[in-house]
Amino acid sequence: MTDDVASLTARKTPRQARSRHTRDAILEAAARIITQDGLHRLTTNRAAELAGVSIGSLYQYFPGKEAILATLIRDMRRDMLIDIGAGIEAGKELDLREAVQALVEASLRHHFRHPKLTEALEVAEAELPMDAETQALKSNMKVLVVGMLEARGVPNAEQTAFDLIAMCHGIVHASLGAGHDDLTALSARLRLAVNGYLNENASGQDR
Amino acid sequence: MTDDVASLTARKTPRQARSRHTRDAILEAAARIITQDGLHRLTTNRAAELAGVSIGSLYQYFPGKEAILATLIRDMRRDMLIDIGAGIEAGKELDLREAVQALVEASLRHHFRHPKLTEALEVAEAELPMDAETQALKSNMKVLVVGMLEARGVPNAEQTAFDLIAMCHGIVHASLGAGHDDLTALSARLRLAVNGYLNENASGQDR
DNA sequence: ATAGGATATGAGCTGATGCTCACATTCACT
DNA sequence: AGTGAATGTGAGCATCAGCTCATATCCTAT
Repeated sequence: MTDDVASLTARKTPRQARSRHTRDAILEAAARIITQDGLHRLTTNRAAELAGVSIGSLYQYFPGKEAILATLIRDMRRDMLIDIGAGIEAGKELDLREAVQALVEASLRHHFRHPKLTEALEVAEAELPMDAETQALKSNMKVLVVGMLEARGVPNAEQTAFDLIAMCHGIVHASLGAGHDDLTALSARLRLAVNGYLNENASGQDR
Repeated sequence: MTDDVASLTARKTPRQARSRHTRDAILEAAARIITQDGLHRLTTNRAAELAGVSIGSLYQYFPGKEAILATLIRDMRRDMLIDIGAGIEAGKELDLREAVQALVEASLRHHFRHPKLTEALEVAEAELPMDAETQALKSNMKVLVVGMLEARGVPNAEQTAFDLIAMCHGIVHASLGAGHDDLTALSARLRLAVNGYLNENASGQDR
């Protein structure tokens, strides 16, 4: 198997404007296919066709289908890191609960920009080897969140961050799957879950 | 597209012992492929080969690949309903928190019997139309859980059940993905999350 | 023992998918 | 205008997945 990261990185870097346009068109087409028809409907031929580009051009910029996915994932993680950073920045003067809520809302907004695409890419990510940049991006996010918790004296910050993220993710995922897309209601329920966990966590610490 | 439930139900019901064995061998082979190599590596040819059965036999019992998946999903949901029932039964004399914990542990045990397979089937389920029995099984589970909460005076039982399940699911999923497989530790963290949510939920009700 | 249904076989068809390559076009630069 | 590099093209190959069907074998019941 070609479980190699080399097969996930771009083949050629665009030097002219038109080639950048070609590359972008391919990525956009791929994203659209995933959003509208699902991950398993993404094929190189379809992506090239929808992008209005020949299949040969696609293979100039991507060594294969997985590389396209890896690029989309990387782009998503980049956006996400920005959103997370903004969320932490927004809550930097606030106390624990409000700061966490600001963070939750920031990531909610991120997720809701392209719900289907984001979910699909997360599934894909689990089955693909991760390139260095994506790994770094995720690591940075973790550092940001853990740091935010630690700065507010949360015990067991690593574990707490992990669980809070996983919990929220679970609720958001299930809600989207069930067709609930009321962002405000969702946000309120996440607050419930998050505050509850933080309270329990703190009271466990006291004893 | 053949988004029809008919294409998910068995083609022929075994009447002799050897045919039942054939059918079971196919299902076991499919489960093994999914567990070891992942969902996308499941093909009808491979399943037949691993089952030690000809491809023609496979198509005597299943109209297609999706039908195999649907059967595995149905079987899993059947087991799950049994486990959920047992969990509720185990906690029937206990108060809210202990009863919920008993339920959580029952489903944890279920999940941990075949972690990879269970996760993969849940992914598959999201992309397949659901046959009547699977739908009924899931509905029954919901009734059980909601009933258990209502019997203990939990407000907003539907929503609460939904969120608790989604939260736990999220944490379990993330933990498995990260390679954590310490059932005891996981159980403790789920208790934290669940109790926290229940506390918040109750205090919100008071006001 | 035998007839007829149940079960099993696997060569091979159909179409889709990933991908290559020889060739054509466009661009940047002189 | 001319040249080489960058970019674009798409016919078509190899592979593989899903699936059928003509044929063979086995089982049950009389």
